[in-house]
Amino acid sequence: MRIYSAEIDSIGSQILDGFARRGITDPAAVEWAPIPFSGQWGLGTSGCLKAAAFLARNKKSTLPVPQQAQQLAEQIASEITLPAGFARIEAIRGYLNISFETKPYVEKVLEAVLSLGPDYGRGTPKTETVMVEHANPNTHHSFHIGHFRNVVLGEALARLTEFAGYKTIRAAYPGDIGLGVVKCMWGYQKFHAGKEPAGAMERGRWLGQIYTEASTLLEPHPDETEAQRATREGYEAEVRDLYRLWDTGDKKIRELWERTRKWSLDELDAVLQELNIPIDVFFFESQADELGKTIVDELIARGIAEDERPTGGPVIVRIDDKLGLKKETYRVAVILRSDGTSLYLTKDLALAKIKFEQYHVDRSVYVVDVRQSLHFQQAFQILNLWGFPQAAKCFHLAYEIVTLPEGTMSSRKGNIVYYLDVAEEARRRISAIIAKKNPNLTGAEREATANQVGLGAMKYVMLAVDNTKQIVFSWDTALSFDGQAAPYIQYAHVRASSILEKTGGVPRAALPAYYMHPAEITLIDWISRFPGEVDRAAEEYKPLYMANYAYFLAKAFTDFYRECPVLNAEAGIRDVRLAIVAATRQTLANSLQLLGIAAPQAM
RNA sequence: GCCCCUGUAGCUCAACGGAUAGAGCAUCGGACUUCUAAUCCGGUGGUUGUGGGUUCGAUUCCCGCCAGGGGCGCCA
Repeated sequence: MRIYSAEIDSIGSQILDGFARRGITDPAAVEWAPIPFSGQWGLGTSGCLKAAAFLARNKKSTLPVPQQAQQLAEQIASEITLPAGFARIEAIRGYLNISFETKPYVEKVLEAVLSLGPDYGRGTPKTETVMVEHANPNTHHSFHIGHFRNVVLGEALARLTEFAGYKTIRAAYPGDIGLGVVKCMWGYQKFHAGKEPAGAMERGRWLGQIYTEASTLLEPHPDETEAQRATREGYEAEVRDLYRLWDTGDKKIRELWERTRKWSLDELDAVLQELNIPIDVFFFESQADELGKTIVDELIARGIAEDERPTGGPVIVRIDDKLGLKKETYRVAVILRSDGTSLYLTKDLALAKIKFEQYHVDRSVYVVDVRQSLHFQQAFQILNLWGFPQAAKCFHLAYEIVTLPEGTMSSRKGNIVYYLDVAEEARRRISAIIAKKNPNLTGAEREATANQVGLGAMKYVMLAVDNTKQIVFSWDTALSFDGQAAPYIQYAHVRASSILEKTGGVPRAALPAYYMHPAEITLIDWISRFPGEVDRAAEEYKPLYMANYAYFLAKAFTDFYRECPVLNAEAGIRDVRLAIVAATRQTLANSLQLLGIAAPQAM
């Protein structure tokens, strides 16, 4: 996919031959990186520095390493036969830099982008299947800004692995049962039975508020009176009864559960649809329950798990012991309660088995917040002990949580920033900006654009910081529209589209010989890096790389846009620049697509 | 006690072990008769928490320490 990859490989092996003739066996491969100075046109390698270090280590050179590297680089440069398309090879400060011939290189890059279009950057098909599990909010809670980070990150990752060539399955795993769910049902039944607001979003939100209300009533207060305590304990007993009824499959309670559960799932559907995030398969805790229990029996039978139920304990796995670790690392995992009911871990083991055996997943990625790190480490280690080779390719993409300036959000406490509120505010603010900047856009057109830009900005905020970093929510940072933000990238796409609209198509003429502006060279350089960035982001599960790339590409285009007139350029140059604009527009569109951010035509 | 993450400009963050650590925000000063100024140009701003180590080369890898956050047998 990389331009000139065969030629670059050939130069690389010539360099290695040069090393071999001098008895240098390290480095064993040549790695190329962009030369970090604008105006330079090509790639550089630090291989000679490594080679010189090798000579020094083996007492085959007495020169200081940088000096030896420079000498070696000069010698090897003189020995290389450059393939067609390369202008020169030179030794600079111990680095070996190769430069492309401008004309054929530019033609190759532009031709690749324009002929492949939406497929520019797509990786060769891989044999492995990746499953990305995300979208795992609990039901009976409303979708908040933390869940937003989860699904935005998960979807961007899925798009990246899919585009990089992996068969990709998007999975959702909402928590549909547990104490929190039962509390909410209790609150509904006791205080709001029979009520039901219209509209999926409104109903989901309302249900979330009932959960908060119920939690508050069930929360002990330090200064509560005797009467208050009695009331609360009465409530607690009712909740326990309700859970027991659910567990025994009580028809009425199951019906209530199904109905309220659906409200939350409808809300989730509505949100995912608005965000353009498709899900291939929904897993539910309830469906993994039974299989989980048989797995526990199997793990006991195979001596991996220990059954402490005879002495009143649970079923456990002493992971550190089984792995022969002296320091406590993975600790003891409880995989079944003493009363025989299943736990989160029980179900995740079952789910992993389903993923491996029914969906033939080779790489299983879990996009779940960082607080569950130990849970996943334990799960993966148990899968490993159990004998699943896929355990080595299970990956917990642990992202840090979204907090408020005053601390953690909590459904229980009700200090939640809801996705819907932020999205509406984003659309409102963007709509006002459009009214000012582009009065030509009106009605449905303005609404659609406000939606694309508003949601795009929100998504970019989540994608442009590393998953290991906390995001402190504030309205101003969450709705940042200036500088390194989605609207900047979208704006570059709009500018490029606008130029193309004013012409009758993009000519694919041969490149005339003209002095290219540094802004043109830098821009084409960024365009050419796209396939490599796709690959890197997918392999390392880092949507951040693509978010950064998209910004730098947009920035390079903005520089070009300022420095290089297109429509008013003289005929030959105009055609080339139109092709550059078209290639940029396409690459920006592809980048935004991978981030799940819309690329508007006007704004 | 043990495990994980974070610490880079006033603030929020980037930076495949490489060449001169970059952006945005904020701040100060400029640019719209121009392919849309949601933009651009310039200035200010750094002992990369700290002390060692490995390396030709460390923000990046290893060890210690400091500070903050998260987690640790029957919640999810």
